[in-house]
Amino acid sequence: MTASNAFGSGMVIQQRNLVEQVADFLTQAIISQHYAPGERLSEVQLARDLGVSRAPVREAARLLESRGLLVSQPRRGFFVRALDAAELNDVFDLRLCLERHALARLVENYDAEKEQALRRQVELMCEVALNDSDSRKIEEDLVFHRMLIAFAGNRRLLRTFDDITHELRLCMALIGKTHADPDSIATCHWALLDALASGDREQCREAVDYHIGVARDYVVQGIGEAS
Amino acid sequence: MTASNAFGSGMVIQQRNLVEQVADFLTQAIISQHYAPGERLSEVQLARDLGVSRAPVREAARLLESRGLLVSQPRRGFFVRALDAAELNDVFDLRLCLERHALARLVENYDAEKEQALRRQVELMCEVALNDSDSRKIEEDLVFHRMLIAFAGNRRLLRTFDDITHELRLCMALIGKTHADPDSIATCHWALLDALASGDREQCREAVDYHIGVARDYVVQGIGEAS
DNA sequence: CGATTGACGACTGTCGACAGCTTGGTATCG
DNA sequence: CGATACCAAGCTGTCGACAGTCGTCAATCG
Repeated sequence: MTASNAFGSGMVIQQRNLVEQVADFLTQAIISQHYAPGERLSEVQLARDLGVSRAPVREAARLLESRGLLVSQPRRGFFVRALDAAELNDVFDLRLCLERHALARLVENYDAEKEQALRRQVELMCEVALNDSDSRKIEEDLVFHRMLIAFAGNRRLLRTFDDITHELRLCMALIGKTHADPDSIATCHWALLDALASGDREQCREAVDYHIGVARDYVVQGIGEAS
Repeated sequence: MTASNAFGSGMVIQQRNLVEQVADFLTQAIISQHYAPGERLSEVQLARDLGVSRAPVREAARLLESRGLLVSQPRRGFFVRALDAAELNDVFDLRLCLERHALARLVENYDAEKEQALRRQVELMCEVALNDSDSRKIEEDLVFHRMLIAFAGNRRLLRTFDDITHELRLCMALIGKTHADPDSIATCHWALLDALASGDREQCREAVDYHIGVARDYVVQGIGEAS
C-alpha cells in the first residue's frame, strides 16, 4: 500500500510501530479465517515469519487480547478466540445496550448536518452492497453504526463500541455471508433515520431493538449452522 | 494474604507473573496518588526501582493503558491518566447505560437467592462505612454494583463494567472523601433492591437513574473542586 | 495391556544490550 | 538580547539470548 504526500508519490513514511503492523497483520489473518478459531499461535514462529523479533509480536498479541480477538493462557501462549453462541449473544446484547443509549442521547441534539451525513453513509452502503466484497460491506455497516455512536457525543461510549466492533468483525466474518440485498439494507437503516428524525425517543428505541435484534438473530443462526 | 490447603496453612505457591505484580504495584501507586495525574513514568527507572527488567514493566504498563489508568505517546512513554470533568461525565454516562441494562435484565429473573446476597452486601457496606478506610468503602460499593451486573447474566457486559471500574476507582480516589454516612448508604441502595423486588421495570430504571446520577454529581463536583 | 514415569523438544517469561528518537540545555549568530 | 542551531543525556523501540516450564512421546513397571 503506497500513499501520496507533500513530497511526491510513493514516498511512504515507514515509521509506524512494528507493533501496529503486526497487530494489523494478525487481525487480518484472524478475520480472514487464515487461523482457525482456537488455534494456537507461536510467538517464535510468528516472529520468524514476519521477520521481526518476539517483542513486537508479543505486544501486538496482548493488544489483540484486549480487543477480544485472542485469549492467552499463562505459560501456554495465545489462542485465536473461539466465540460460541452464548458469547455472541452477550456481545449483541451489549451492543443493543450501547446503541439504545446512543440514540436516546442523539435524538436530543439531532440536526440536519448529522442527518445528512448518516443518509450519505446509507447511500454508500447501498452502492457497496451491489459491487464490493463482503468485508467491505461489513466495514461500511460498522461505519454507519459508529457514526451513530459518535454523534451521541460520549467518547467513552464510542471506545467501548470500538472494542466490541472487533468481536463483531470476527463473528461476522465467521459466518461468511452477508445480506447483500441493497433494498433491505436501505429500508432497514432508513427506519432508524426516520425514527431519529421523528424525535420520538420511544420510536428510536423500537427501531434500534428491531435493527440489532435482526442482526443478532442472523449472526447467531449463522454460528449455529457453522459449528 | 495467605491461604490454607491440603498441606496445611500458609503454604502459598508464589508463582504469579512479574507482570501482574508490577501491574498491581502500579495500580496501587496511581490510585493512592503516589504519582500525580499527567506524570510521566520511566520504564527504566521503574524497572530499577522494582528490581526487574523493562519487559514486565512495559507489559504491565500496556495492561494499565488498556484499563484506562495510563496513556501512552509513541516514543515518549507512559503518562498517568488525567481525567477531566467531561471524561468523568462520559464514564458515568456509560455506567448508567450499563446498569440500566443490567437491571432491566436482572428484574426478569430475580429470585430470593440473589436478593439475599445483595442484601447481605448492603449490610456489609453499612458496617464498613462505620469502621474502615475510604478505599475499603469504595471497594465494597463496587462489589455491590458488580453483583448487580453479574446477576444480569451477560459476561461481556460484566467485562465492560470491570473496565470502567478501574477508571471509577481512579477518580473516586482522586476526590478523596466518600459519603461515610451508613444511613444514606443503606437507604440509597435499598431503594434499588426495593425496585428490583417490585418487579417493575420502570421503577428499576428510575432507581438506577437516581442512584448513578447522585454518584456522578458527587464525583464531578469533587473533581471541579480538586482542579 | 494400561498406567506411570522420565526425558526430549518447544515455548514462554524474563533479561541485558544497542540504535534511533526526543528533550532540555548550551553555544552561536544576527 | 532574542532566536536559531547544535549537542549531550536519557529514553523508547527492538533485538537476541537464557532459564524454567509445559506438552509429548517413548520406555518402564504393575
